[in-house]
This record gives sequence, C-alpha cells and structure tokens, in this order.
Amino acid sequence: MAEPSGRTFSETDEEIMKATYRALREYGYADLTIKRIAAEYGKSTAAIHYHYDTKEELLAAFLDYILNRFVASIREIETTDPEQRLTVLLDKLLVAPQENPDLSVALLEMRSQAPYNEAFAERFRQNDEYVRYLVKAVINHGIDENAFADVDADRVTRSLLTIVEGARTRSVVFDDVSEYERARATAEEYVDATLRRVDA
Amino acid sequence: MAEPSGRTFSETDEEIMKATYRALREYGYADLTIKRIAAEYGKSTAAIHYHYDTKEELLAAFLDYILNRFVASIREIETTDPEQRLTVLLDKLLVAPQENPDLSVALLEMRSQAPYNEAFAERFRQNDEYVRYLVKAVINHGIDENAFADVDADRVTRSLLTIVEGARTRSVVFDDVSEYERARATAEEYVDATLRRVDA
DNA sequence: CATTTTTGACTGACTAGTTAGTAAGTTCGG
DNA sequence: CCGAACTTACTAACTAGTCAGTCAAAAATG
Repeated sequence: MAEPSGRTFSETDEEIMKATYRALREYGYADLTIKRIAAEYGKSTAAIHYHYDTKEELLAAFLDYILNRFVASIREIETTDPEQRLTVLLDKLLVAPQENPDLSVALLEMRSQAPYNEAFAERFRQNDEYVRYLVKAVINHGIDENAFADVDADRVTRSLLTIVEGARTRSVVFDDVSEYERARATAEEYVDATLRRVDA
Repeated sequence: MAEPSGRTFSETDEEIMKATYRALREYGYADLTIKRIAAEYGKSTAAIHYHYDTKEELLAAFLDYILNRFVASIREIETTDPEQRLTVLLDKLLVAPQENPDLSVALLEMRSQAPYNEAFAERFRQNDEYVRYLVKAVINHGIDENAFADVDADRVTRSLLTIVEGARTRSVVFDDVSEYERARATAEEYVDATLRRVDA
C-alpha cells in the first residue's frame, strides 16, 4: 500500500502552508483569498504568486501538507493488541477534528468541492484509501489472532468509516462536538455486535 | 412536534425557486450567482432582486422550498408496521440523494456553509430535528408494539442518522453512489444488532 | 581578493473580470 | 392611469493574476 504523497516542503513553503492554515481557520474556505493568505504570511499577494502560480496549485499543495500531517499522526500508533489498536485508531479519527473545529469546518468545505476539483478529489480519495487500508489491516490482524470474529474486514471497515464521516459532517453542520462522542459509542456498539467474539 | 416551515410560495416565487434549483444543479453552490439564476429564470438579474432583496434572502427561501419538498416526500409514508416503516424511512433518506446526485453535492456545499450562515444552520437544524422526531417515533412505536427490543430510542435514532449522514458525505466526496447501498446494509446490521427481538 | 553578474525573493501598482446590488425609466394588464 | 413586474445601465467592491522594477546575497569572473 503506497503511503500518500511523500511530498516535502521547503521552509518557505511550509510558512506559506502555515499562513494558509491560519487564514483558512479564520475565514473558512469559501472566503479564503490570496490576499488573506498573504496577510497571514506577512508579505504581498505577489509573493504568494511567486511561489505558487495559481490559487488551485497552492490549495492542492495545502491539502498535501495537511493530509500528510494527519497521516503522520495516525502512523504514531504503537499499540499492537488489535482490539486496543482499533480503539486508538477510531479515537484518532474522531478526536482530531474535535480538537480543531475550525479546521474541520474548512475541511468539510473543501470536501464538498471535490466534485468540482479533481486535485481535491484525488487527494481525499487517496487519504481515504490509506485510512481504509490501516483499519482493515487492524481488523484482519484481529481476525488472525482470534481476537475478532471472522467477519468481512472490508465491509466492517467501510461501515466504521461511514460512521466516522457522519459524525464529522454532523458536528460541523449542527455545531455540535458531542456528535463525536456519540459516534464513538455507535462505532463501539457496531464493533461489539460484529467483531467481538463471544468465546473470549 | 412543529412541522418545519409551513412557508408557501406564489407561482412567481416558485418559478424563481425552480430556476435556482436548476442553476444550483448545473453550477454548484460555490459558483451560484444571481446572474445564473436570472438566466435560468429567463429574466434580468434585477428581476431577481425585485423579488428578493439579497442573495442570502433568496437562498434561505430556497432552503425552505427544498426542505419542504423533502419533508413532504417522507410524510407520504403510509406503512404502519414499525419494522417496515423504519425500512421505508431509511430508504427515503438514502435513496432520494442517490436519485439526484447534483443536488446532493450542492446540498453538502450548503451544509458546509452552516457555520457561517445562521439562516442555513437554523433550517438544517430544524429539518434534522424533524427527521429525528420521525425516526424516533417509529422506533418508540415498535418498542410499544413489542416489535423492537426496549432500547434507548433517541440513541438508536442518532446512530442511524449518523450512518445516513456519513453515506451522504462519502457519496459526494468520493463520487460513489454505492455508499448508499453500503449504508443501508450498515443500518440494517445496526438495527439487527440493537432493535431486533430474538423472541420473535 | 575585489568586483561584477546572476539569481531568488520579493514589492507596488496595475489589469481584466466578476460580483451583488441600485436607480431610473418602461411596459402592460385590470 | 396606477402599480406590479420588469429592463437597461450602472456602481463599488473585490478577485486572481501580471509586470516591471528593487534589493540583498550568492556565484562567477578577472
């Protein structure tokens, strides 16, 4: 499984990414302008255009930047016990957005643009594939170790990610962080009903 | 439980709503302009402004229009058997967007704007409350009739709606209509695990 | 080693295009 | 002939992107 975008950023590029990040959290995606990114960067708009020809190019780079960080954060998981590992993984998927609501809002805006922006679509798709790969691996590992019931790992993975996605969207639309807590409970219930072995 | 917005539309207003609907499906929310709505309406932009002072006002009216239609479509359900009724209800929630992908995309865009637009937020919230009320009523009815196990109806309802929301978002972001089918299966599994009485 | 040249990273001023919204005048049915 | 439903023409604001020129530091040159 290919890791998503091994792209690296120069120090200057990273500062622009950070400026974009701040502008995005402050104004949201719909009201994100080069001018505002430049203001956060502390330079002129032409300075931004010097590094990135178009806004689209910059935003594609930004998605690489932010999704790389996200992937790095879930790759940190060290636990090897399948059951625990699955819990930690779901936690990461649900707690990260909870801790940064403004970014979650902006990311949903960007996700909603995927149908109009192939660069966005590709990056989100690749990220999702990677997350799916990780979750599925944990489940398969659990099945192998007889910790989980012999389920269709792909199917269970997709169900869990649908629950996660639902919680993300609802927390943004209804401005309700408790959706994450609820989703964790739902996922837990779902895991209990499908994965938990009774013989344990 | 208050029914969402009993707002009515004059014939002229309805034509503008239909024009907005077409423009939205064609260009998406981010690229929706008064000019484009006017073009679909077949009149000048000033004609639109004659009926709606601001774009925001028009879009709030449009949300009333489209959410009213949605509510009307789920109020049609006649089945009384709780189990069947729940299935039909979930079907409506999942099949409607499947049959109109362009609108689903635009609606996700609008949902993602809720944090910046109180009028949007209020309408989506009200709509969600109504749907939640309906689903919860079916579940409670099923519990009363001993068709379902004695669960926390509110909790189960929220879980089901999270699954529905997740499927909607994923189908838009990943341009994959099969997410709905999968979500239906997940919901079914979830219902089986939590609601189905073994004694039946 | 001193000087010239090149280059990377910018700035300030600009353009062309688009946007929501306005104002004044026109058309037309009851 | 009045008022509802427009039209045409406009404005002010904002947008991404361009362009010519600046400036310091690195590289090349004599």
